[in-house]
Amino acid sequence: MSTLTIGKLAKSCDVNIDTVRYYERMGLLMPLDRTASGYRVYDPSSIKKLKFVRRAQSLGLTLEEIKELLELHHTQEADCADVKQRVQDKILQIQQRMDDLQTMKRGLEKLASACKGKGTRLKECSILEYFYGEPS
Amino acid sequence: MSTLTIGKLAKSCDVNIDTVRYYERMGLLMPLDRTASGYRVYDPSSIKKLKFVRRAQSLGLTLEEIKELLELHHTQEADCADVKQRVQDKILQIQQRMDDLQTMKRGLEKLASACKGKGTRLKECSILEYFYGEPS
DNA sequence: TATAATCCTTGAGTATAGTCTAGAGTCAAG
DNA sequence: CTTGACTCTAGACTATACTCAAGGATTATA
Repeated sequence: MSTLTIGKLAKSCDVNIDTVRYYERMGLLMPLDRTASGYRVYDPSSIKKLKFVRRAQSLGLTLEEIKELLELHHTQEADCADVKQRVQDKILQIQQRMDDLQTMKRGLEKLASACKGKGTRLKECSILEYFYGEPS
Repeated sequence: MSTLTIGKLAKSCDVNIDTVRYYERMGLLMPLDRTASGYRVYDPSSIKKLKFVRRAQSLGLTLEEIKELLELHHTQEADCADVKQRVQDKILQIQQRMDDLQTMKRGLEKLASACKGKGTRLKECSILEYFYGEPS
């Protein structure tokens, strides 16, 4: 199986090389191994993981939360029920975020439909009126 | 119409008073006025705005992005078409976030359904396998 | 009318998430 | 076998988003 240097990994995910080292310090992305001279060695699954980290960050998750997500896995049957519980908690959190985004999107859609284009005269309004209901 | 001091505003939104002043410095939440002695005066709509800021932050938006959202409004008909365009751009961004969250949620749901509870023996797996497809 | 609570400003300190630099070692191509 | 690209560590620096402290003024309450 092929391996990667830190530079190749960073480049393939369009991430700063120091950021990869930083994630390692934070416990998110450990290299598979080190060469005799101390170079980090990664396997291709690190690309998947690194991309996951970036994607999750863009969704507003902190590195701490992402670390928790990545640690949700089972290595033995003993903690399977426990993993399931934590996964379900995460699902609820994510659903909550989606609901909030949906509310915000609806507010924006109402704002957009109030924009009739050039020539329309509207009283001052903003997303807030549409987000929270009655215009103030 | 009733007004609020900064302390009341902060408390009603469960936000640190210094955070409210910080948002003002960042141009997000300006007081309606100042008293003769320099105290900030807010009207009740500031509560709405401040809560919106916190909610948007929890969705991963930066203060800069939130500021842009709050500035999406029309005061004159002249820029109505322009506002509409920017609102529609924001809607697309939000939809993208929702789609990513949906993908993540589905990954977690598959992970949860692989957890049969105590007594199940599974090979090592994590959200990554479910998030990106084929288990590695 | 004390005195406690609240407000003001300025400026420093903290946490998170990087990003960059310096100085030195390692690896790959010509 | 050198030269350039790459890697290492340690530590300093940056941006964002707060949070706190100091020192002083103002306002509300017992």
